Amino acid sequence: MTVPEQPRRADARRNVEGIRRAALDVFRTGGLTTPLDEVARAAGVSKGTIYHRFGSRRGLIDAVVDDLVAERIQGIIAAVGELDEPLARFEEYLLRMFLLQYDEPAANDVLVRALPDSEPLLNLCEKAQEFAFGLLRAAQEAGVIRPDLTPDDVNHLILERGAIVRSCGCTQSRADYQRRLRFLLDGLRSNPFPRTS
Amino acid sequence: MTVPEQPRRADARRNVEGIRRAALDVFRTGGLTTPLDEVARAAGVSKGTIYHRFGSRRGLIDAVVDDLVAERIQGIIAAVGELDEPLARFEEYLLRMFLLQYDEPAANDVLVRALPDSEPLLNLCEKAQEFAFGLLRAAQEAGVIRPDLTPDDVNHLILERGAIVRSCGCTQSRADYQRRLRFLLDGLRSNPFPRTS
DNA sequence: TACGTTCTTGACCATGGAGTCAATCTTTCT
DNA sequence: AGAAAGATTGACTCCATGGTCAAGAACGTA
Repeated sequence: MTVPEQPRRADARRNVEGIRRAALDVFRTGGLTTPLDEVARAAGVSKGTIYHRFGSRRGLIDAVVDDLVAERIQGIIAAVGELDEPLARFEEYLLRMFLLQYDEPAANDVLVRALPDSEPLLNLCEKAQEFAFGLLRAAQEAGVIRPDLTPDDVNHLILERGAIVRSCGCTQSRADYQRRLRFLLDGLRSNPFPRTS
Repeated sequence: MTVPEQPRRADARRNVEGIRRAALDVFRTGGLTTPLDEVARAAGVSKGTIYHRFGSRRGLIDAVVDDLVAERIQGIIAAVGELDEPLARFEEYLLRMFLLQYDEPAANDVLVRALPDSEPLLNLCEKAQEFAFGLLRAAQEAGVIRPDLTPDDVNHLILERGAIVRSCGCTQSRADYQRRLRFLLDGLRSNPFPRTS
């Protein structure tokens, strides 16, 4: 009952849609931990209705997370798939992930798992994770990424970035944020490999 | 009256000392934002007494921050002062700062300024900051640190580290944490400069 | 020892957010 | 239209934290 299937009455169906839309909007700008009262206000509905329709915060998240994040992450995977060079593939993946974290607090919350675990969420994360591990191995086999970087380290990089964006996100411009990402990425390359800058 | 000078009665003096000691202990392990109730419990007094004696959380922080952090930071500055090479000086400073942030949540809170500003605190931060800027310039003039790294970037590195430690500190061992710092520091070096690893 | 002064206490207020539910309103079916 | 099932409401509870204050306890001095 987390995702309500066809409520019987017209007003209920209307509200479910309105709440979904409002949640999309509010979560998009404020992250998935935004107070539900705000979602309720944005939807023109009382908080109780949300709990009635979606059961809990997590139910609501499950109902919108796909629209919110899935296609962004799949977009990243697709974009990286276009590239050929192992180094470019690995770096592009991380760069785009980091930028996604900056751009969408909600996506960040998903990646950081700072919320009640839900199935579609976990699937998404694991899929992205496996993809990243593949990129890492390829880049290391090509000798362009330092061999002492582990898959676990890559996960940590994402988590750390999440923490950073949460607390220092608003204090730096996107341009500065992106420029600083270069420092980080350069530190992951193999020793003698030349840099972009 | 933030730092009570000689309360008149013996029990008051005793309590001030007890509270200071308890705060030192509690803040040390939990950071400067730990609920004052905990400090009160540790000191065996009631919360009201703390407010009475120190006026506010900030008053209490002012009264202990020196013992808590000052000598650690001064120790870092001193240790770095022993070194000769510009690269080693700059990297040692950052490394020690980052480790201090890991080891002492309270020190981290100070560096991140995640609390009511207080005078001794600000002095300390600015002193360390100026010192760091000097190290950066020297290292850049020697050509060992990338020239596009700005003083502002260095500040950000500290702030970001603070956010990381706050939220992912407990999920990684100190050894892993330190190993990963290497990635970061390597990314700050000048292009053709060889790495340690 | 007794009294005035200084201290301490813990119950109290306020804030802000999660989550619940009985009462009330709305839809829909006949 | 009327009634039953379904839906909404908003006031309520609960929890955690920061901070206050009147009343009573402890000190120390005469």
